[in-house]
Amino acid sequence: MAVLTQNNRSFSTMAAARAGREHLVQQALQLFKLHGYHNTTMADVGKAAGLLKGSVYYYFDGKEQLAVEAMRHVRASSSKQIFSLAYDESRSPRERLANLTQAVEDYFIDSEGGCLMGNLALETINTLPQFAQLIRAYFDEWRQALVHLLRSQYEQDRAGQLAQDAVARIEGAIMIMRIDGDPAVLRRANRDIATWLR
Amino acid sequence: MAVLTQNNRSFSTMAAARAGREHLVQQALQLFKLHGYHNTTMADVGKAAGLLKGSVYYYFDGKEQLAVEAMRHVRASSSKQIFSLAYDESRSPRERLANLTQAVEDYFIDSEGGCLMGNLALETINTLPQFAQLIRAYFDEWRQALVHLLRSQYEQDRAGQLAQDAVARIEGAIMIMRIDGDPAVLRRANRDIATWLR
Amino acid sequence: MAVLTQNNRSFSTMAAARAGREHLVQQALQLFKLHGYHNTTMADVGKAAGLLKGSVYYYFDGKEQLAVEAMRHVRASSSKQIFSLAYDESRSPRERLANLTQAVEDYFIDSEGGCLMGNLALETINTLPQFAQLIRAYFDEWRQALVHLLRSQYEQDRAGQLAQDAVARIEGAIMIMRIDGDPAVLRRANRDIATWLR
Amino acid sequence: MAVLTQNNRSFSTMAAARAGREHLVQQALQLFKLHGYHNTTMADVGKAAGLLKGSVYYYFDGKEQLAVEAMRHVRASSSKQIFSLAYDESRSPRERLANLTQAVEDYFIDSEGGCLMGNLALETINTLPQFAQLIRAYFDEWRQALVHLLRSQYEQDRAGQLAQDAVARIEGAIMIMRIDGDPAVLRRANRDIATWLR
DNA sequence: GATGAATGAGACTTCATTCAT
DNA sequence: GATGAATGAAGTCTCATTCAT
Repeated sequence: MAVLTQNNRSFSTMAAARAGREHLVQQALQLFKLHGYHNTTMADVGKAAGLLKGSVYYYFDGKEQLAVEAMRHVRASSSKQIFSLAYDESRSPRERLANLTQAVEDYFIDSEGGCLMGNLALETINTLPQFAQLIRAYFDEWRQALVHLLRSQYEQDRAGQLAQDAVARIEGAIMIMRIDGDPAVLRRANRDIATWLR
Repeated sequence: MAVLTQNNRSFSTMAAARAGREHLVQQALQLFKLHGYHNTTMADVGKAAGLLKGSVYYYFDGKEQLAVEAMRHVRASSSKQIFSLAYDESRSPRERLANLTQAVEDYFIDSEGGCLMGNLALETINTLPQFAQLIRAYFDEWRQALVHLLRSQYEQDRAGQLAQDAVARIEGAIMIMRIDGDPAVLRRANRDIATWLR
Repeated sequence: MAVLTQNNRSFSTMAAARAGREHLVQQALQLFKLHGYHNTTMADVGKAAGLLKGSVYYYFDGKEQLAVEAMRHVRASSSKQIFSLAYDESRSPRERLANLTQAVEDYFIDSEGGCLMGNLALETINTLPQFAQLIRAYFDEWRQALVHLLRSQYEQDRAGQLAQDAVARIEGAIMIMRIDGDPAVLRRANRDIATWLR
Repeated sequence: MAVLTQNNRSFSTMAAARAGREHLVQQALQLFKLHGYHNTTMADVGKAAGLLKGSVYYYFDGKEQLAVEAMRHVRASSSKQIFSLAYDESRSPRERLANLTQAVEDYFIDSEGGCLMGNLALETINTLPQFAQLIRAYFDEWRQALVHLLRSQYEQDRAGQLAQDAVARIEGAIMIMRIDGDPAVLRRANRDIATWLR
């Protein structure tokens, strides 16, 4: 009945497995974001996904891999939902920048725990260099999306600086927002950035 | 030889004791900043100070207290070296702002590990609420120093917003600086902020 | 082969699990009784059960819980093997009292380490009040069993006093027996008590 | 001025030292009785005597010696205040027994923590055999005092049994008194024993 | 006499990981 | 797929003890 693949697992099984895996990644993502990498246990992740600690190892080699996949997940969804808006050639750069900043705002204002990438960056950059490249790639992609837009009005170097500044401002705003519990800083940052294109 | 004080401890002993405690706080500060709170062990702190792990407990009740004292240390030294510059009434607000941003830049550019307060904020704000008030107090003091200056030119509300934005920009810049290893973002942020007073 | 239950655990697995837990409780009981609460380590308990110290925490939240379960075990087995004899309505109160005292004697004479409840009482009553209620409940149940019998011949108050005295005598006798290594005191105490009903 | 002894310490110094030592023994006695041997720290003892932990080692070789001296102190004061009453040849045995039981009652009813010897017996008899002989000697002396009185009316063996039973009853009563917080059991035990001589 | 400082063993506990079932 | 069981390393913390001053 079920079509078997070369791995001797049926499609439906694979789908379930993929769902289980994906679910775990999402729970891990939330937990790492909220409680940090070192303060999140495999048991926490399993429990959040309705599994026991040992079961997590069916899907993942270990905690590091789980974090890596959580970061990949964040990057993929950010690419798709946010950064891609920079390349929507049907709209003006200014419009696209407005959309992008709005998307950033929506994404982070409701994100309990702030920005996974920023959090993990500060927590692990000196001790888990394996994570650094993923973190850098994420911020690079974000920056490049902004550069792509800012180039319509600024020369390359300046566009690069502004993009970098924009990312920094937003990450800083997210930090302050978490500390103060007030999203106004983040809103102002995005509003400002949106004005950088006339 | 040793001059005895009313506490029956010689100056040299007191100095040594204070030095031992103070030394530990400084080592802990560095380690928490570089490796994070959960990824720094009491043994690490002891070793960095030339002691065994058990000896750290002679000076501190536990790891939390050590972190609290590290945060207090950061606050005290920032107050004295940085925030106080905002209240040097012998200079113009603009000059003072320039001094303050320069001090911030000097302080953080050479600070391996970035900003202890920011790092601990992101790592612990959802799990160690005891730390939150110290973190908030630190950023408040920073903000107030900036407000004090910006009030010379802006109305209260706007000054408050700008101060908040300045802090956020700098913290964000520190994060990006750590990730990219390039202090330019932090320099630009400070330069920008310095222009907010004419 | 293994019959699965609704909990998706085979009988043999369940039995093993229960056995593991139960085994630990019994080892802990012996060790607490012999060496005291504070002088028994989790490593001791684990080793006695053929496990490593960390494994004990798979079954129990901590040392206190282990002690609580050991006390519950003692209470349950005493209820079943000893105190219940007081309520065997097929025999005369006098016969039942004889049976009960005999059971007490058998139980404690071969019990290396004496009476867990009495030992823990003296060791922890001023420092671990969590244990006190379990200890009191144990002695209450014992006393009530005796009251139930003594009421056949004594009025309520006197029965209560005698029951209390009986328990005290036996606990005192167990103490002296441990110190002197001679079970005669305990035998005499039980013999005396058995004569309280004609 | 101060007369020096061969130890190069003046009499007044020796007196102070002896006072310091004695004070420590008394504090240790209280703490061991209340909290048990393993649950009393050298720091606790020092603090109770107004000293720091390290200073206790000026007077004692270690914790065991402190316990030994506490036990010796209990024995000495019991000998003098209680057991000696059995040998007051100016009174009848019956009177002496009454006095002795009354002294026992007074001694233990106000003694927070019960009986040091009984407590230490149950806590350490299987793990610190060094203590056992002191504990046995204490109970032996008590028993012998009783035997001395009971011999006026009972033959040697019976007197020995009764003495043993009396000690056991009182120790059991002290235990129950601590658990229940009601001194009535101890009072009844002593009253009963006092009737053993006509 | 007394203290501050340090030690090191060992306690309780957590946790990532493994593995048979 | 998932679990229960077990591990062992490591982490926080305690404490008896030592010793220079």
